[in-house]
Amino acid sequence: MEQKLFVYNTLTRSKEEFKPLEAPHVGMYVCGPTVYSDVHLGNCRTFISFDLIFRYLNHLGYKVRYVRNITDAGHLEGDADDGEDKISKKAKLAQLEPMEIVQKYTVDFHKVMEIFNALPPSIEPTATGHIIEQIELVKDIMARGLAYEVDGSVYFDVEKYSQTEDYGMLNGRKLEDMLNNTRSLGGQDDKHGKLDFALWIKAKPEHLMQWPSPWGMGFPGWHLECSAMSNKYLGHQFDIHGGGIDLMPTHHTNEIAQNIASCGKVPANYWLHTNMLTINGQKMSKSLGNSFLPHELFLGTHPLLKKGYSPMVVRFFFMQASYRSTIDFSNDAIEAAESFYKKLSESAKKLAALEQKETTAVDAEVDAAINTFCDDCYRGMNDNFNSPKTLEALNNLSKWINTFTVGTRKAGEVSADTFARMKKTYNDFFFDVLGLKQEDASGGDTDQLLELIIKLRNEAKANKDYATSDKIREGLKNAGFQLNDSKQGTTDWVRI
RNA sequence: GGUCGAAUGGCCGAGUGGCUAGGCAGAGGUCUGCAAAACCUCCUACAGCGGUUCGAAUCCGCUUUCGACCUCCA
Repeated sequence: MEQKLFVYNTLTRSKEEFKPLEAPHVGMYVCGPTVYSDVHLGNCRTFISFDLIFRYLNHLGYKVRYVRNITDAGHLEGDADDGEDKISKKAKLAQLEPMEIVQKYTVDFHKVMEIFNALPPSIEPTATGHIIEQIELVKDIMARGLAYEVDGSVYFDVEKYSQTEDYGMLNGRKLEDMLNNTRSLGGQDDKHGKLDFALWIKAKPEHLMQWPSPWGMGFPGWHLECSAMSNKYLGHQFDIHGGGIDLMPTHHTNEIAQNIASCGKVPANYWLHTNMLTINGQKMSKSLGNSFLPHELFLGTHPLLKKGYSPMVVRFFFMQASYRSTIDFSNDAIEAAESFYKKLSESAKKLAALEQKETTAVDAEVDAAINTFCDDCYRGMNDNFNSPKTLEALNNLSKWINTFTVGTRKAGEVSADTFARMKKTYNDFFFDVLGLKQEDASGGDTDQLLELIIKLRNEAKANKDYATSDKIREGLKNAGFQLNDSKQGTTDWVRI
C-alpha cells in the first residue's frame, strides 16, 4: 500500500504530509535531558515517544540521523538568569566535580533508556563539548546586532528581533501579550527588555563550570546549545525538531530566534511535541514532587503504586495513548495495559510457532480481513504515529493468530502470501516499530525444570490422578507460573 | 490575571459532520476431568445549555470543571 505519513506540526498547528528535505535522509533533533538528577517517568515518556517515531521512520526505510543532546551545563536553577547552573549547584552540594554528576546521571539515563528498549540516538552531543560552537553562534548573533553585552553577559534582544521577525511563530503568542504577561522577576536589571534571554552568562569566581570567551569567563545559556548542536550535526535546516511540550513556549521559541538571528533560517520544518504524563490529573514534575523514578515503578516501591510494573508494560502503557495526549497515570490504567500487553505478547510467541500445515481452500473473507488488519497497522502509524490505532490492528491480528493456534480455523485458510505477510507485519510492528520485547522468556534451567514438572503432571493427568495434577498446577501458580492446557494435549506456561 | 488546550461508557483511550474503534473490568456461552488460555455474544458513551445542519461526540457561541505555559522541568 502507499505510504503517506502525516505528522502534526506545532508550527502550523495542523497535520501535514511528511516530506523530508532530502529523502531518504531525515534529520531529527530532540531535546534531551539535563543530567543533574535521575530521569523521572515523565522524561521517559517523551524519549520513548521519540523512540517510537525514530523506529517507525527507520521502518519506512528512511535513513534517520537522530540527534539527542545531553545538557551538562548552562541549565539554570531558579528564575531567569540570576540562578545557578543546575549541575554546578548539585556538584557543590554533593562535593563532587560537576563532571562526576554529569557522568553519573548520564550513565543512569542510558541504562533506563536501554531497559525501556529505546534505541540510542545516532549522535548524543553534550553542551560542554560544544562551547566553541556556542561562542561562535553568539558572535554571529551579535554581528547581526541582535544581541548585546552587559558586564560579561550577552543577552538576546527580543524586541529588536521582533521588528523584523515573528518571535512567537511557534508558541502562537503576540509579542505585546508576552510583554504584558511576563511576571516581574528580580535580578534582571542587566537586560534591556523583559523577554530578553541570556546567550552567555558571566560566571562568578566560585562558579565551578566556566570557560573563557570574548566576554570573559562564563558559561552558555541553556537555549544556545540546541541551536549550536543542531546546526553542527544537521545543518541550518533539517526535518524534525522534537521535545516535550513544556519546552515549546520558551525553550524552542528562543531556539528558533537564535537560529534565525544567526543564519536567517527556521531550523526545522516539523516541530513535534510530546504531551505530559500526569498523575492524579497533574503534571508529573520534579519540582512538584509527584514524580516517580523508573525503578520505583518497576519495583512498586512508590506509595502511589499498588505493585510493580515491568518496563515493557510501562512502555506499552505509553503506546496505548497517542504521544500528543496527556496520559494520566493510575494503577487501574496500567493494569489494563499490562493485561493487553501480555495478550499481544503471547500472540507473538504463538505466531512464532504457527505454520500452515494443512492445505485447505482459501477463505477469501478471512484472507481479506487479515490483509486489512495489516494495512491498519500502517494506517495507524501513518496518522501522526497513532500507536493506539496500530495496537487495535495488532489486536485484530492477534485474534486470528490465536484462532489458528487453537485450531478452530486452519492457517491454511489464507494464502501463503497473506500468512507470510501477517507474520512479518505482526513481528515488524510489535518488536521493531513499537519496540516491545517479550519479558517472560526464561533461562535454560527454568525451562528444563518446568518441562520436567509439566511432564510429571501430564502423566498424573493421563492416570486420571487429578488430585496430583491439580496440586502441581496450583503449586506452580503460587510460584508464578500459569499452566495452560491445550486441546492437543500439550501444556504451555506463562509467567504471571 | 493573560494565553493556549482539554472534558468520551465502571476504568483507560481512539475518533473531526452520517458507516456509532479498541483494550481492561463485568455478564453469558463454547472448549476443558476441573481450571486457565483462547474464541463468540452482551454491556452503545461523548460535561451542561443554546445554535448551524436533512444529520454533530465531531462545527459555532456561552457556561462549568480541569490542565499547561507565562518561573527550572520532557
